[in-house]
Amino acid sequence: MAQGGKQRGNSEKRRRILDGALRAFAKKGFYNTKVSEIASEAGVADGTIYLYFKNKDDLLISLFEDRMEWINNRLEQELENLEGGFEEKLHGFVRMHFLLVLENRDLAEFITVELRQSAKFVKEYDNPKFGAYLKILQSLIEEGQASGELRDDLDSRIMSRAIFGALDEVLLQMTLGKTKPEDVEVRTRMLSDILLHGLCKR
Amino acid sequence: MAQGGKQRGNSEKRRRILDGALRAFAKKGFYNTKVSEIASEAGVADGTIYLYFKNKDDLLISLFEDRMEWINNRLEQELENLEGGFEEKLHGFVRMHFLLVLENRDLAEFITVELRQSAKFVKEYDNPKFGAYLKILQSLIEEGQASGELRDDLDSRIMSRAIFGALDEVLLQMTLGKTKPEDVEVRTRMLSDILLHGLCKR
Amino acid sequence: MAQGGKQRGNSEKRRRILDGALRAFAKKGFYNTKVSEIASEAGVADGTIYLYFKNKDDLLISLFEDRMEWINNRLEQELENLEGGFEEKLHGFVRMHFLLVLENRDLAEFITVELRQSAKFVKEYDNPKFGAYLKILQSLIEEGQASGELRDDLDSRIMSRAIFGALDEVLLQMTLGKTKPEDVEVRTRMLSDILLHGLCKR
Amino acid sequence: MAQGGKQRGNSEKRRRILDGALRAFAKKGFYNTKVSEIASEAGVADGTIYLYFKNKDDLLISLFEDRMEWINNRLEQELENLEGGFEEKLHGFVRMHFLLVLENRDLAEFITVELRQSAKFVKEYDNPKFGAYLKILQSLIEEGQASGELRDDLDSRIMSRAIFGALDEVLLQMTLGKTKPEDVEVRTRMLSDILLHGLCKR
DNA sequence: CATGAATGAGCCTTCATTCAT
DNA sequence: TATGAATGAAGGCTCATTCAT
Repeated sequence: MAQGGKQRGNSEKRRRILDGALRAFAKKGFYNTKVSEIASEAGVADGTIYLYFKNKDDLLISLFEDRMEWINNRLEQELENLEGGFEEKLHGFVRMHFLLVLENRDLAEFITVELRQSAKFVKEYDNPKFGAYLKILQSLIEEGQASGELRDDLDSRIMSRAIFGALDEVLLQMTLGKTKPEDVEVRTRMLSDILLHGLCKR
Repeated sequence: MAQGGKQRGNSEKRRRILDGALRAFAKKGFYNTKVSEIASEAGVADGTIYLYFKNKDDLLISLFEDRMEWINNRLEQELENLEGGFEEKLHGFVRMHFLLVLENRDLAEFITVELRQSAKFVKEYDNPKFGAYLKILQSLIEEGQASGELRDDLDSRIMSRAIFGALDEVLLQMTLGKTKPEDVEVRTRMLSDILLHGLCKR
Repeated sequence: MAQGGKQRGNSEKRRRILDGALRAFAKKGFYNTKVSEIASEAGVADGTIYLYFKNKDDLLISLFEDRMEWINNRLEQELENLEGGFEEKLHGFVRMHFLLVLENRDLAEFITVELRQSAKFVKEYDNPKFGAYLKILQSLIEEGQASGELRDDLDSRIMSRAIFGALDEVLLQMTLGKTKPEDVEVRTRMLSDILLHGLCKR
Repeated sequence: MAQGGKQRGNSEKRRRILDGALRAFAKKGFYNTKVSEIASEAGVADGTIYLYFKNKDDLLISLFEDRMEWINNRLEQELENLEGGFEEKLHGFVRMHFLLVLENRDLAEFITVELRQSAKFVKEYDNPKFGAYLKILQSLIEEGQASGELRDDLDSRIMSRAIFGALDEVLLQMTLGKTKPEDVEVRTRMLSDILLHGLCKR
């Protein structure tokens, strides 16, 4: 599932369709995007889409899987390269989240806007790849707790969602406005800072 | 705007329609809900909806306005009654947010799921009532900064969004699962705690 | 029939509705005119129309009857007052047709545009008042034939229609463009002239 | 314009739709004909119509263009083959008008009934092909005037409309009743006769 | 594999008509 | 009589999906 029709691991055309869909969904949202628009964006015929995806829903889900997997991979890889303790790791995580997603503005729009909507109303899809994202964050927190850097009176499952929510909402704001590169740094610092030390003066 | 058709004093039917729409949207999402379903949910004829709202989009927007206004009013009112400094106020804010929205499960679904989608794709609607919500949060932060309780190296506009994002995401999780009353308290404490003092041990 | 609901020979309101309908139909045509537009044009409530007319079709038909009867009466009355032979009478007829209808521009639009459409598709209505109009013309021709002024190798039924057709089409042209009073005289002379003596030089 | 959607070389389906529309409009009139009826009359799916025409209005206009162009072509072609002076030409014109249109009874209904209605209320359409028809008639008259056969105190623009009006109205009568072939000849003779020489005895 | 014309189910919206006041 | 809010049947149009080429 989430890989309808034939699937040939990855053809050039399948990729073109996913890319086209991302552009189209980012511009007008899932429900306002016609399959024919995706097709023309991808430079293929309408019918071709159905050779690679079972239907429009499946295309959406596949796109999620694809992009979330890419994000997760990049995130984990960066995280491994990160020296230092929890503070550095969280800071790096926030920064990567922003950079990765903003690297492709359409991806930002897509993630911030479609994730929730779709998660709930597209079939019974439970979005495993987003689950994996949360797991990464959760593991990070649990590591911090294990190493004694973090308070252990916090439920890592809830915390990971809260952090994602904060990141995502700030990202949405950045997406809608026009974010300059330095803004990313400012927001990264600000967010990782309050996540680590809170709003209060110490 | 956000008030199509006539409206008369007979606001009773208008209310029934808004209530029906909330139930329907919560159940299936805006785009999967038929106008006729809203009508039957509201106990009116299809055509009646168009006496009170210009079209389906207008109904969605009106519903936002209506509910956000209700939330904002309740929130401000509670905030005034709150004794104590910033810590107490933020705690109260988080608690109220959760309670108000969970008081009506449909409202929770609606807010967490439709807010973003709609904000971007329904006409040029810029969602002033959500803006007002953020203003309340922002003012709260600025008060804290003025009173010296809060760090003033933080941009209140960004912080308010981060906080909303965190609340909203955790709320989504609560909505999807089955939250017991005590869970609300746990999460309230947890969230206001890390927002105030961060994840790190002090 | 053609006088639905109650009918009280003629109430002030019935008249207002017919007048409003004429204005509305002239402006947008029967099928593009909403009953509510007629009502507001007439200054009555929507429902009031149904106290005087069975339905929208009946209103159209009644309007025809009313206006054609008015035209017929005026026409016959003028014709009686006309001195001279057939030539004068036909000339007078043409002139009256133009003047009467152009006296009220809306009436002109209504007659030229709705007459045919409606005659055929509104119920089985066979438009007796238009039949009466043709009868007047036909009688005129037959008188001329009887008095020996007119050729009697012509079928008066067909001729009456041909004459009406010519008048009506020229009227349509006048209606669409902006006709000055002197244009009416010019066209009257031209039309009665060729009807009497033909296009050829003698 | 007047050519919505795509159109491809597959003009066969486009033709089927136009034919179906003609039948349907003739039977019930434009406003009483459902798009789905046209589709079934044409033997295509409802949606197919929108591949060839922008909407129902565009279909009507396109049908006009198509049929009037056909009439105009046939008319001009016949006119060229006609020997003799103005009398013969006008006679031929009248005859052709009747024959062409009656050749297809539906076309007769369509032309006589929908032409005016539509001309005025369907968008801003100014019906160029009907203008071309009038031009043919007008040129015919002007030729007659140039050759000295016709009186030159007549405005050819007005005359062409009057003639069309007469023809059209008589045609309407023929359409509604049952015309036998010999009737066409009788009416042709009668009409061209009075147009040429008038109603009066000479 | 690829195409894109064709399909037809489905939905939003309109508006003639009704009826409680 | 008069009103106008309410009704709900009806229809134009869209668009995801199919399938013959």
